[in-house]
Amino acid sequence: MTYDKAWFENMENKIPKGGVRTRFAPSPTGYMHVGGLRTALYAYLVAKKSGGAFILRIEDTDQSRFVEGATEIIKETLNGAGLKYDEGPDIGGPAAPYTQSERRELYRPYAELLCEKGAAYYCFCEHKEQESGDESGDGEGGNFQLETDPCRNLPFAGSKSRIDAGEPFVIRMKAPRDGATTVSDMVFGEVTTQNKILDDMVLLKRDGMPTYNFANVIDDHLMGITHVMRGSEYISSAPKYNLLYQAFGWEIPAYITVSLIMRDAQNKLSKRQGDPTYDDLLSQGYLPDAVLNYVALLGWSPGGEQEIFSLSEMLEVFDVSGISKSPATFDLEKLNHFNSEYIRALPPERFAELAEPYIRKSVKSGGISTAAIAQILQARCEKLSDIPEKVDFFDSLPEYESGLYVHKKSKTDESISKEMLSAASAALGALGDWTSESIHDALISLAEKLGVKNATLMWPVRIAISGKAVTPGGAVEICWILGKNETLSRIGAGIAKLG
RNA sequence: GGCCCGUUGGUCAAGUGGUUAAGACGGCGGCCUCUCACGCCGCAAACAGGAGUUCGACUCUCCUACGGGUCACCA
Repeated sequence: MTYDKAWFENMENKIPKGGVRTRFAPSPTGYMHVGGLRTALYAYLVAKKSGGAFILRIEDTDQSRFVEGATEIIKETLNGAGLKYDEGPDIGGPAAPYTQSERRELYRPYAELLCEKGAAYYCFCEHKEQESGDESGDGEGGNFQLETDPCRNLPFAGSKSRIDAGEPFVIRMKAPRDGATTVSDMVFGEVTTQNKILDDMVLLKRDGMPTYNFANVIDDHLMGITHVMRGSEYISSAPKYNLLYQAFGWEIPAYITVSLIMRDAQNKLSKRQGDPTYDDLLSQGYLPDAVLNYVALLGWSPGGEQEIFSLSEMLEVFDVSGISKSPATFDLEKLNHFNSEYIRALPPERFAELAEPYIRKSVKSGGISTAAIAQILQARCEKLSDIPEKVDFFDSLPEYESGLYVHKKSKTDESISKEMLSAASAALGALGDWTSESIHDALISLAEKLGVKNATLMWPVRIAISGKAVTPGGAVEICWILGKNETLSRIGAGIAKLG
């Protein structure tokens, strides 16, 4: 491949210009980290806040990591979370293609351009496959030694002929040995690094594919990205990116580096350690909006006291200055809280829709209205997945101990309960209309007539019809949902048990 | 280990030299009440440590400790 000035000029001319452009650039691993979702959200907010463009780019330069269907998961996540991208693999755009493997032929010319400029070089050193084998410490994957590397100062022309002869090579950046590089980051401020500690990172791999770091710089530039957000694991690479931009003579984008999300003080959130991914959370019955809202607040604070934000409200208040440098620990308890807030805020019909499949996991009987059950559930669950266990008594009365009828606060014991059940059975049996109002009125007036507090009557009835000490909803609602026949039959069984 | 970054209650966090150091989750107690939940009221709980600078430090500087990140032909 030869250096062609016109080709580069053409590439430059195609770069989209004007306005803020941000990108979410995940690698297709087959799942979405909550940290990734947060990065995507921030990138979206930064772009949309100023009417700019939000771009999805797939970073699949590691062919060995290809996961079937992984890009679909990413697209679905973004769409499901409401983070609509303006340009991306499936919808195209001015900087297409948006999948790095489809851009592979773009990277080599740029790497070679750097070689010609003397900012990079061909390296023919043997390399050892890097595999997990030895973990910590000084294993070293490869025999590259910057200080003694024979390729670093190879004359350009000589290298060329070796390549033409078919010798395998990589292209490495030639990091300066003196001076310092200062990176300016909107979150971390100015960070200066001594160039001598920088290594000659590989730009183009032996297979001709670019490394993540190189592809990132090329694509961010070619796609006209103005604000680059990424996790703090990349901050130590930032000086190398700057050096690359400088070598090309390109403008350096604004960096917005966000800190990590931790599982606890010493470990970051990781799927491998069993921490839930975004997809896991959804399948556990968390609502996308709730997760998004919670995650937004991990490492970012709007400043005020409001915590519940819709996406459009976030757009109003979001500001990079509220992003924190220190890592945040992911707290499921707090997510639970957000989720229950969101569940309670749902229109009842919508909640019924979402709850239905979970209710059906334990309530198979067709005669029972899942909408009615949903009604008593809405204020009582943190996540959808805790529904089945709460409503398992509707289908059939569970086995229970008569000891459940003893409840001090309600002033009942087994013998009082038996009396109450008999009275309730008669009163309910006489009822014509079976509505929650009629049931309610019947039982309340019965308690009054008997001269007992409501609880003394309600407790045994609820126990008899549910067989559980704790139920969603009270005696009245459960009677109503169960229907007259089933209610009377369960109360009868209760009386028999106490007999 | 080198380099970089961080450190306010258990957790998320506000705070930007002078505050009774917010608020939320969780915890605890209470109210409401036909159980539970919701809702409401209240309580406990924090500036990592040490030197400076200053009339005055959570806020500025330095050191220490602890934690994290990074040092791949992975991203």
